[in-house]
Amino acid sequence: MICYNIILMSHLSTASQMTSTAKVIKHAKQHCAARGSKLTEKRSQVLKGLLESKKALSAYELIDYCREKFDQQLPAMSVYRILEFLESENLVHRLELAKKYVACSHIACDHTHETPQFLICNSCNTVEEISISNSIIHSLRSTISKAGFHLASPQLEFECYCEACGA
Amino acid sequence: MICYNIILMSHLSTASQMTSTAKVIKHAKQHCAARGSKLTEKRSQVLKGLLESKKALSAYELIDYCREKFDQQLPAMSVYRILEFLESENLVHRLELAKKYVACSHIACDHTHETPQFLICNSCNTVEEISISNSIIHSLRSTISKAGFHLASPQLEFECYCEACGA
DNA sequence: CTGTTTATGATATGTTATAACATTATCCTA
DNA sequence: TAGGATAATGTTATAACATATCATAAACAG
Ligand SMILES: [Zn+2]
Ligand SMILES: [Zn+2]
Ligand SMILES: [Zn+2]
Ligand SMILES: [Zn+2]
Repeated sequence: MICYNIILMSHLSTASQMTSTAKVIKHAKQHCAARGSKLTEKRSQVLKGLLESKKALSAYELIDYCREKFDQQLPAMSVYRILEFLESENLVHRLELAKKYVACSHIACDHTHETPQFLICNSCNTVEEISISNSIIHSLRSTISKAGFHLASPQLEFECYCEACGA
Repeated sequence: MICYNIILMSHLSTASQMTSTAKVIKHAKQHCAARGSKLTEKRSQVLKGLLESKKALSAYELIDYCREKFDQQLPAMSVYRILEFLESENLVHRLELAKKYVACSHIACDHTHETPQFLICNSCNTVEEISISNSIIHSLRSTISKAGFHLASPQLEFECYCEACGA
């Protein structure tokens, strides 16, 4: 699900035995540093939770994850702030529909981030980050604009069922 | 916003001085009766709240409405049940994105209900019920199915801004 | 080392929603 | 019309997600 372009090409790295999560975290740290912000320990714990989960997680599920995995008792408030930070760094997306959070699939790529669209399984919260063709998006925009509205964000979310969960 | 086809044609009715809300309620009552259910007083109070609001309302906003308008103290539980009933009668739609409820725009028409799509203003919760062309929907479905997912419901919701609220 | 900024903590409360069980209203039939 | 079934509503508790506010700690620049 994650686009590993960069990671796979980075085997010259000194830490070739790192897990892919660790590599992404390292990449994200550099990304933040380049933007003048910091991926602190707690921020990277939350990000790890999202990276290692195949489904979207709520803030409270991330609290559980950090408690179980790192013996770290994070208050809800902190997790929300951390998620807000990660989103502002384009490392994480918030899913309005599911009220949950996912790591960006392109977190490790250099290519600029396309406007994301998400398919969210209603039953298991598995999320696929897809890219809808410009022509569909364009027709959609035009229909919407005829009604006197415009999209709040290019991010679209669709309530779906995944293959495993069926109908 | 409401499709008044039937209502406008019904001026032969004995109650020609009724407000349009009252006419819709009357129509809805007949609709329920025809389906063997009943639009009770409380159910129609909740429906009135949605009919008279230009924007989507939460269950708790409807509680306030009924208290202020009808001096009726409805418990949250009842309002949720009533909304569920109204939805099952196709009189009301639940907006997953906004976590709010709207009266169906076609509540007073006889033509069968098309699968609805909604434009929801992020800022003021104004809602427009639109109908997206089959060709767009079809391309969308095919994109989604290529990713191994399928839409949970034909109802789509888009986070927008309305004309008044701008960007 | 001191003041400022940034990150995090603590507590309270708001908002949406459901579970479980109790009570009341309505309606049918004997 | 009594009695029983079904439908509608009430009550209470609690879950899940989220924000407001004020306090403290860590990082860092001068
Ligand atoms: Zn992304
Ligand atoms: Zn699924
Ligand atoms: Zn409708
Ligand atoms: Zn608006």
